[in-house]
Amino acid sequence: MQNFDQSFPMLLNRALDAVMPTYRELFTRYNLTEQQWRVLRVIWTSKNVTSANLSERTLLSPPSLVSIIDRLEKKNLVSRVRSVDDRRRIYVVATAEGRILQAEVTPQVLAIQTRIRNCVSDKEWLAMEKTLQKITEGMQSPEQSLAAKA
Amino acid sequence: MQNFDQSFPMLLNRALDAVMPTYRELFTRYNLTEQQWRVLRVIWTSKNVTSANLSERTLLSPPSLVSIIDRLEKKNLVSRVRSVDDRRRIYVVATAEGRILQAEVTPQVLAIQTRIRNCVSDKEWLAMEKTLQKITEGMQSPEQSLAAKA
DNA sequence: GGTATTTAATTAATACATTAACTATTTCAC
DNA sequence: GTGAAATAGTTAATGTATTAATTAAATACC
Repeated sequence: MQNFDQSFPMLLNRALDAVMPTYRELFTRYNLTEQQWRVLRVIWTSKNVTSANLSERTLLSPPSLVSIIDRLEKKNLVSRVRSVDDRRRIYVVATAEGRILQAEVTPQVLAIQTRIRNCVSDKEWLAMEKTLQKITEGMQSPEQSLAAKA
Repeated sequence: MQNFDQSFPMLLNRALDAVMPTYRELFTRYNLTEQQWRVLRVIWTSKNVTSANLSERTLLSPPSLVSIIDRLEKKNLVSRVRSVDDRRRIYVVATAEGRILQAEVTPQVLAIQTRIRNCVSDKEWLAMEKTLQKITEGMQSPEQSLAAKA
């Protein structure tokens, strides 16, 4: 298995390179980055979202989130609200201005996702989800490589 | 299909987040980044590699490659050689020092790849490759979304 | 043979990624 | 209650990512 071009990271990165430009084209029209969108769509669809929550759900690291939220705050799309009961915690909440954007962008993002989904059958898609899941779990648990062949 | 968490980019990013730390742990031991490794392994296994070639084969953009190659050059792992017949072109070639690294790191990278591969069956793996390929191609060709269901 | 167009690599500007360290709270154990 | 340890968010330093613009060399065309 000497083939680096077919390695897991390269396979996934190639696939991402194929789809992300389509997303970016959309986001650019609304002066957003992909990461900014990820933050927005989480706070638009959940309540009481802290930075830690955002990190989990957007897959963005806490240090990255700082500057991303900074910029969203400058654009008046979100604002930081310090928690009263635990003053370490900070909630990131949507602004009214952000809500307008949500209504505009969301359907277009969904259209892209549908377009991607329609590249393959439901069966293929679910199999892929399952395979990725297996690998994710297999690599999470330390070292059990040769066992979990399934 | 309202589920952003199961969107294609998020699925792939989650999988990458699961596997990349294992790679990084290795690369860090040799004072390399993942991107630097990608460049190295291409020039170690091919001849007459230009920046443009590297961009294709590493999936790194030309602007990114500039600083990556700069750093590899500083570490004496590669050197730039301007082409004689086309003076715009620049070959990136491996140094002897780099070759030593190659022998050390390559087997360990292969071990990680094997570990990932062993998380799923051959059948699952091939199905995933095929599915990713379909999506990559489907999104490359502009707009033919609803047609290529397979 | 000189100008316009491409091409290969780079620079510039802004945004994010990663790791380690730091600050302000809070919690826990004694 | 108090000091140690944990937690939430941030800062710092270095290394990419992305887009647009630039430079230098090569090719095309008239």
